[in-house]
Amino acid sequence: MSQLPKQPSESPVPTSADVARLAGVSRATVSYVLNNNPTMRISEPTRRRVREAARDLGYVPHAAARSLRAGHTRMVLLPTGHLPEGPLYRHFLQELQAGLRGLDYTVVQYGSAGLGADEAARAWAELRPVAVVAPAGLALTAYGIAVLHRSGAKAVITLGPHPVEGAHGLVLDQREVGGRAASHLLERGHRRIGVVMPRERATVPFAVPRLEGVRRVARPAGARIEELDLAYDEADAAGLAARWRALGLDSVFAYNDEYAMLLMRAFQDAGISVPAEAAVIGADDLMLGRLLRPRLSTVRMALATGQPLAELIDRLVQHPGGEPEHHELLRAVAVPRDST
Amino acid sequence: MSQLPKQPSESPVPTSADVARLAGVSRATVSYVLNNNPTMRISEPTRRRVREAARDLGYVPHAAARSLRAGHTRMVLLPTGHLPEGPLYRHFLQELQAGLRGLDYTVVQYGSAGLGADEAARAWAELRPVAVVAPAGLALTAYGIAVLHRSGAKAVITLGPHPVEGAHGLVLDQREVGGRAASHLLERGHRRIGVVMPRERATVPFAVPRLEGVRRVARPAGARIEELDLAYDEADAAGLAARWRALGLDSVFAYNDEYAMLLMRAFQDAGISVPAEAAVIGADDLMLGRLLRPRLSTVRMALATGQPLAELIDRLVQHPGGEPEHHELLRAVAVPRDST
DNA sequence: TTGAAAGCGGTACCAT
DNA sequence: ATGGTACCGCTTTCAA
Repeated sequence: MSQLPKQPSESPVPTSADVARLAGVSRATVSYVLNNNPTMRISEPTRRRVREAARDLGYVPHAAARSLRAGHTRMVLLPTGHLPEGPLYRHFLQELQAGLRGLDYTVVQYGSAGLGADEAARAWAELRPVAVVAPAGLALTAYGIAVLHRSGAKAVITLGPHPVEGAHGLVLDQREVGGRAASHLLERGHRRIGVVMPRERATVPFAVPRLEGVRRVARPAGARIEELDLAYDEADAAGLAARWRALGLDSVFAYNDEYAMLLMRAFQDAGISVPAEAAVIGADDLMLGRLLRPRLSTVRMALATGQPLAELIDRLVQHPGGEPEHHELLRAVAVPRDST
Repeated sequence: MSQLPKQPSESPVPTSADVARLAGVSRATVSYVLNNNPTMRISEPTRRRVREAARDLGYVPHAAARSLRAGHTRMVLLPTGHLPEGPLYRHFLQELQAGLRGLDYTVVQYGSAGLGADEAARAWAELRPVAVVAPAGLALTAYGIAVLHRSGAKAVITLGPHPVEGAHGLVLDQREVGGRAASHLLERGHRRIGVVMPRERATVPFAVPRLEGVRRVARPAGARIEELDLAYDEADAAGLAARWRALGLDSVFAYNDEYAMLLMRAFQDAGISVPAEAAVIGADDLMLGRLLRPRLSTVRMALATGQPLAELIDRLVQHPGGEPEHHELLRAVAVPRDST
C-alpha cells in the first residue's frame, strides 16, 4: 500500500472531483454512491470503482461544504467554560453525547471561557449548530438566545441549577440537595444548622441554591440557619473549628464530601466530637466518606440517564417553536451514616 | 397556520447579501467592512451603514462558508473519549484552550467515545482541522495520521504517556511518577515493594507506565516488586489487607491518593500499622492526603503551562513537515509525609 | 444509469 | 471608493 504523505505541506486535499476522475464517472455519481442515495440506481461495478477510488485517494468528504449545500448542520454545540467537574456530571455528559451520536448528531464542545455573553453567543452562532446546550455559568442572555435562533438553531437549551427565560431547560435543581441534607439533620433532632459556603468562586452556582434548599426546609421547622464561609484549606477549617463552640450550632451541612472531610478533620483536631457536638453531612457520596471515622453521612445524587435526554433534544429539534420545556434531572437522597 | 409571535421556525437566516441589500451596497463591500480589510478603503458613512444593517439583522457570518472559500480553517480539534479527569489535567486543558484562542484558533472538543480508530480519524478529518491534539486512549494509528494529513491537518499531536510513531507528541511520562515513588521508598529503606494495579480499565494507560517506572528504579537497587490487583471498593481492599502479611512486603505504591486512602483504611481496620508494617505512598497530592492520619506521603505532579504549548502548536502549524517533536510535560516530585 | 449545471455563503481579484 | 463575479466542495434537480 502506498501511504505516507511525504509532502504533507503541499499535497492537495482530494475532493470528490478527484474521486470522480479516478473512477471515470461524474461528481454526481460519486455523491450518489458514497451517500448510498437510494433514489438513484447505480450499477454495482460503478459503485465498486467509486469506492475503490475514494479509498485509494484517502478521500474524506468536506463537512463544511456539505452543510453549506444542505442549508443546515446536525451539530449539537456544548459550550464549556471550565470543564465539568465530578464523575457524576462527566458520566452524564458522556451518555448524552453517545445518545446524540446514536441519533446521528455531531456533538462538539466549544471552549468559551473568558468570552463575554454576546461575544460567545455570536461565536457559537457562526458554527450554525442545530442545537445548543449551554451549561450553567456560561452567559446566555435574551440577546444570545435570539442570535442563536436567528442563525438557525432549532433548540436552545440550558443545563444548570435553574432555567433561563426563553430557552428550554435541563434543570439540576441543587435546592433538592440542600433540602435532603436539612431534612436529615432535622430528623436527627438538630435545630441549629450551619451551612458551609465555599469561598471558591466556581462553587457559587451550586452553593447558593443548596443553601436556599436548606432554608426552605428548615424555616417551617423553626430551625436556625447560619452561613459559614470556608476556604478549601486546612488553616481556614481550623479557624472555623476554633470558633465552633461560640457559634452555638449543633450541626453543619458542609456543601459536599470534600469540605465535610476537611471540616471533620478540623473538628477532631480541635477536640470537638462528631457527631455529638457537631453533626456533619456532606454531599456527593464519594468513596472517601465511607473510609472516614466516623463514616460520613452524605447526600447521594443521581442524574437522569443521557439517552432519553438525547431523544428529547432530537424532538425539540424536529418540532421547534413550542413553549419552553423544563425537565428536572437531579435526584437526591440522604445517606445516613455515623457522622450525624 | 398557527403563527407564534416569535415565528422562529421560518425566519430565514440573514446572509451577507441581506446586509448588502439593506445597506444599499454590494456583498463585496459588506465583506470588506465587516472584516476590516485594510487593502480596501471604504468611506466612513458606508462603513456605518453596513455595520448598522448587520446589527439590525442580527447578522452572523457563516463559518463553514468562510472556511470553504478560504481553503483552510483555524480549528484545533481536541478529541475526547472519556472526558478528562483530575483538576490538574483539567486546568492544563483550560490553559491550552485559552492560549490557542489567544492565537486566534477555534478550539473544539469532539466526543469520540465508542468510535473505532479509523472511523474516528475520518470523522475528525471531515471537519478539516488545522491541528489535532489526540489524548491517550484514543486510537491514533498510522492510517489515521495519514488521513488527517491528507485532509489538510498541518499538525497531528498526541497527548499521553508515550508518543505515537509519525506524530508529534506532548508526553506525560507516567514512569516518572512511579520512579519518584520507588526512589522515596528505597530511601526510607524499603526493599519489598507492592505496586497497586487498579482493576478499573480506564487507569491502565497510567498504571502500566507507573509500574514500569517503579521497576526501572527498583531493579538496580535489588528491590523486589510485586503487582497487587485492587478494585476501588472496600471489600477488595479488605481482602488485600488480609493477605498482606503473607505477601511479605514492607511497602506499597498505591497508584494514587485515592487507592492509597482506601488501602490505608483497610490496613488500619485489619490492625496493620502504617508505616511500620506497611509504608504507603500515593500520587496526586490531593488535599485529602493531608487530612489522613498518618498524613499520606504522595507524589506531586505538575504539568507544563498551556500557553507555551499553544505557541508550540502554532509553530508546528505554521512550519509543518519537520521531524516529529516530543515534549515532556510532566514533572513529578515525592512529598514525604507520615505514611512512609 | 449517468452527467451537466445551479447554487449554498462568503472572499478576493479585477474593473469601473 | 465600490461593484461584478468567479470560485471553494458538495448535493440535487433536470436532461439525456
